[in-house]
Amino acid sequence: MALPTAAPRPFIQQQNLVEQVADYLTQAIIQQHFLPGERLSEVQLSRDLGVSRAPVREAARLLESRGLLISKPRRGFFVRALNAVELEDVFDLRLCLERHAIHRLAERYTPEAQRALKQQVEVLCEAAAGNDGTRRIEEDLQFHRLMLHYAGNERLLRAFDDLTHELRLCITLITKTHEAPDTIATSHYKLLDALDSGSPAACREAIDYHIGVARKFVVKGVGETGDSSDE
Amino acid sequence: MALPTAAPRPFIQQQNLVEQVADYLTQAIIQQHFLPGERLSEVQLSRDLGVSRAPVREAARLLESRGLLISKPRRGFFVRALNAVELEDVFDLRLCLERHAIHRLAERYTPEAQRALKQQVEVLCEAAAGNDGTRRIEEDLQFHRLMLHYAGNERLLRAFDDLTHELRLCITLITKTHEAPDTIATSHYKLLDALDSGSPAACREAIDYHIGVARKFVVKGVGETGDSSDE
DNA sequence: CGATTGCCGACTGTCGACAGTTTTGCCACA
DNA sequence: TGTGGCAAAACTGTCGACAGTCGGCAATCG
Repeated sequence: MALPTAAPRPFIQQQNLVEQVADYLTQAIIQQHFLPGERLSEVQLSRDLGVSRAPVREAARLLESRGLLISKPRRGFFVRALNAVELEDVFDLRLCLERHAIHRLAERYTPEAQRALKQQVEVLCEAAAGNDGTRRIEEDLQFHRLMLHYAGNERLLRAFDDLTHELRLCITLITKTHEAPDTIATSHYKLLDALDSGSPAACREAIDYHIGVARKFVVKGVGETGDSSDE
Repeated sequence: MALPTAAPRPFIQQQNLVEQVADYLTQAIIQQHFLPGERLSEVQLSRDLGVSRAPVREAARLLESRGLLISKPRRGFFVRALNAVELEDVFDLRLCLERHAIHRLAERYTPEAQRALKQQVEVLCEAAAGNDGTRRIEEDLQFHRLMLHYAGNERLLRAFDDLTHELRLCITLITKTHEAPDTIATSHYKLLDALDSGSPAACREAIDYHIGVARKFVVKGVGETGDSSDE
């Protein structure tokens, strides 16, 4: 079984303009080069990137389906801005997906899965020790991707990936929540311990706590900035 | 709170070629005018529909994001074919979403929600009495949409809608499973009873049974036809 | 002085065209 | 008869262009 990666791509980067533009836009949005609510001009983007408008439009539609952009007819594309309610919904859905996943995973917990998850926690801890907040988030998400992956439902994993794209919209908020590296480590080891125990109740408790902490931090953050996607 | 509809649209129907093409393609796929695995030619479609290739491409990308089409680079778009495993995954995710939804709904079960759901069951029963299998499925899905809607998490509803698009891929399979109208009625009334009781355990049992029945029928059907999306 | 209306610029929606690639059909050859 | 290769056809990816539409600004009217 092939391990999932955050951005699976072919070995030789073919000249696929749509994907390249989509990657560029995604990175630009995550790094807040385009602010929430900001309008993206197709002509300007195509000028800046040196391509025509067609790939830009298709990439924008792709990002729209991922919830990073919103299109308004005859007005163009806008960077999505999550308000507090939408963010609560995102975390509620994440809880829904991960509860199910950890339950499924506990039913089929293989040594391979155990090994992979443990290794990823170590990678995550290493990342958490450094200063790159974005990398810490990505390694954290990758741990959860692995959980979903070994849960054995590809469709569930896709739903999770769709959700994480929206989570990345407020990645700067998350990176600001400096948790101590050992806190992160213990928080994830609790998940592994619950899986080792094989108890559904323990798994549920662990994942509820885990996501509850993340949710609390982020929702508090968005409440402070007063982010909103209202018209 | 506005009721959700399958296709909420503004009062004045704008001429939006992309959406029109997307609707056409969706219907054509659901009605099996395009068979699973079949290749869709952009030029042929644009000729048939009397539009240029640009709207066709964008509509196809939209349907790809909904899981109805699959694009292969430099090869074009193909109608997605779900194999048995993928279909199992779809129903597993549906179970995940609806368990969560009915749980959330039980926490905030308003008389308005109760009334709307009860009314929809009546509409469904009426549809089940008729001969239009597709309409029966749509009314059934609409009942579940209402559940998700009143559960109060828009993002959860979106995930469900994404999933139902894939469910429609094998709608002909589902329509073939002629359940008796009163079976359908009692099956849905059990959900309402569970919600009335307010017991999480009863809700979970009801939804598990409900989706389990649907899953059994469809997975059995796909096993018989030997549908597959392998190369 | 404030509200309304008409105009202007910019932009999106859509189109036809070209280049490179994949598929198909055919023919030569074993 | 089966197979390999070559050429033509068809198709996708990308591009630039045109028309209709939207938002903003200014001139006009009350």
